[in-house]
Amino acid sequence: MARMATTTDVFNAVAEPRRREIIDLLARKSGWSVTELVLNLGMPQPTVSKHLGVLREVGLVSVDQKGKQRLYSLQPRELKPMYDWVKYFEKFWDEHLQSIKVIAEQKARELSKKEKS
Amino acid sequence: MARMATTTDVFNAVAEPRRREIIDLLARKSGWSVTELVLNLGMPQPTVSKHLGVLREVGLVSVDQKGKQRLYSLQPRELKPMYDWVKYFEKFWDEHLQSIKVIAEQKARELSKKEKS
DNA sequence: TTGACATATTCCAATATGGGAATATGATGC
DNA sequence: GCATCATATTCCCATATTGGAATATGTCAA
Repeated sequence: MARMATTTDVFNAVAEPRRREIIDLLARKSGWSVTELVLNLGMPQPTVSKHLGVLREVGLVSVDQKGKQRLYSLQPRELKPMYDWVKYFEKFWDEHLQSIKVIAEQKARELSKKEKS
Repeated sequence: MARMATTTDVFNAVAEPRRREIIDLLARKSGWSVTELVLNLGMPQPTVSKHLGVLREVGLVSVDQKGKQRLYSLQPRELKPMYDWVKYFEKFWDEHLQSIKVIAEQKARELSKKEKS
């Protein structure tokens, strides 16, 4: 088997930097037409449409037809699983959380000492 | 051109679920031997070694030689860019941050009204 | 219907992947 | 040096990708 499809999950979809660029734009307002995205991104229209297709498949964007245009909006909640996964590691670089973690571990040690005695 | 290499950046390296499994394990303590990882993950040794190779290339893990063994440890700080990117979207699903955002926007509107008058 | 605009899809080539099996490299102790 | 344990690499295959160019589909208005 080969590499996992980009449409498998949000992690794979978002690994492509151009798709993150699109997401960043979409976060600023709702209802972007493809043309508007093309102008702001400086990518060819088919490229944008293809990336939007991937984002659509994983549910990261929704579409609204308005006349000839198709208005795209971000569905940010789909990013939550990724956020939740990576957030766990925050404590490893955040000094504040680090000290909280150290204190908690120390308390746990003290507690286990008490239990043993 | 084809898809971006898995070793291009953390986003690509981490898109593979087995590599996230490895990272999750490594987060629990420092200095895992490959054999230890193999036993805990239930994957063949070459598979684990190959995934570790990718993680090494992007700097997500470090290695320490100890006798015949190679002890792997997580370098969690490398996950920070991913965390920083996705954290931006937290406000879209976090009700608390959402209300803060709404209030801030309202204040901004009020301010701009005052300036106009 | 026809024309014009907006967007999506298809076809192509080059490339990288991940798993499995086999094998190579490395380090140790005797 | 040699046997052994620990880990890394190579080879092969099936598959999915991306960009570019061309083209198809869709929607409106006259």
